[in-house]
Amino acid sequence: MADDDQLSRVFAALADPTRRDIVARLAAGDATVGDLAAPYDVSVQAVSKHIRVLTDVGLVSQTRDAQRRPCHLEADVLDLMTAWIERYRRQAQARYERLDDVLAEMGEDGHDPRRSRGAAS
Amino acid sequence: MADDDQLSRVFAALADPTRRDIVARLAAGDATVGDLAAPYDVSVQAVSKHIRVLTDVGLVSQTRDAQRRPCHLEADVLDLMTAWIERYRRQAQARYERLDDVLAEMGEDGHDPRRSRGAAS
DNA sequence: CTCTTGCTCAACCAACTGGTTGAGAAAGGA
DNA sequence: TCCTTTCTCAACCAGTTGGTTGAGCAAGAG
Repeated sequence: MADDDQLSRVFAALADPTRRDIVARLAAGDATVGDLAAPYDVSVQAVSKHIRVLTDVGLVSQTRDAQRRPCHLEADVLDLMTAWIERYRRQAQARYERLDDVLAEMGEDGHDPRRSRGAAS
Repeated sequence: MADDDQLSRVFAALADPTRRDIVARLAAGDATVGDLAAPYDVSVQAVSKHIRVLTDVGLVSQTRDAQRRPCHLEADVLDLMTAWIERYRRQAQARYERLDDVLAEMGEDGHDPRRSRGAAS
């Protein structure tokens, strides 16, 4: 379950508003650490740490340009989250849409569907 | 914006593998705290705390059934995350595809050189 | 070479998190 | 009525996190 750990770390990385903002700005184009740090009211070191977290989870990659470290968004990792979220959202929605059928069946014998059964797909 | 804080808390809530698993299981159907706690190797109180976090961010709602507290997945909140993620993933991908266009056009004929690097603000 | 710029590393600190145990509330069953 | 089940609250503890400052490395500029 290395994937599980990866997912946890990506969710945790994006739980911070500063890091989410960094990702949002990198979606518009690559930027150096200094560029990214400029708008925030914290030290450059703090932003550097944020970028470190983002690179650790694979959301951002860094190259070299003289003293500068341009940051680049690796958008593929975002698909990992979307895949997880959409899977269960769809599953829940499908169950919701089947509610009419369930209610109809409950009408005949009062079957109680409390205990969760095996996963669908 | 208040939405920002909500988003941070939902991401943080799903950064925990146990809570993600709870959400996954609730997608298959409602369950009580005891049902949800059963498979895990932690105390019921710990699971109760996890559920508290999920309800605080609006991912889960709880009703009453005698002593039991059936939990229900509120899948709408998941859309909030998907919206955020997809927005920037698409933006990054669009930029990426535009870069391919530029490179392709540069290879065929020297057309309008669009910016491949958008400086952030 | 020295100076400046751009960034990271290291140590430290306050706040938060996920776990524990113990106590207790709420509601049905004996 | 008292007992049992189900769940939450409170206090506490260890580990993590986001911030700070200070030092230091890498590379172009003078």
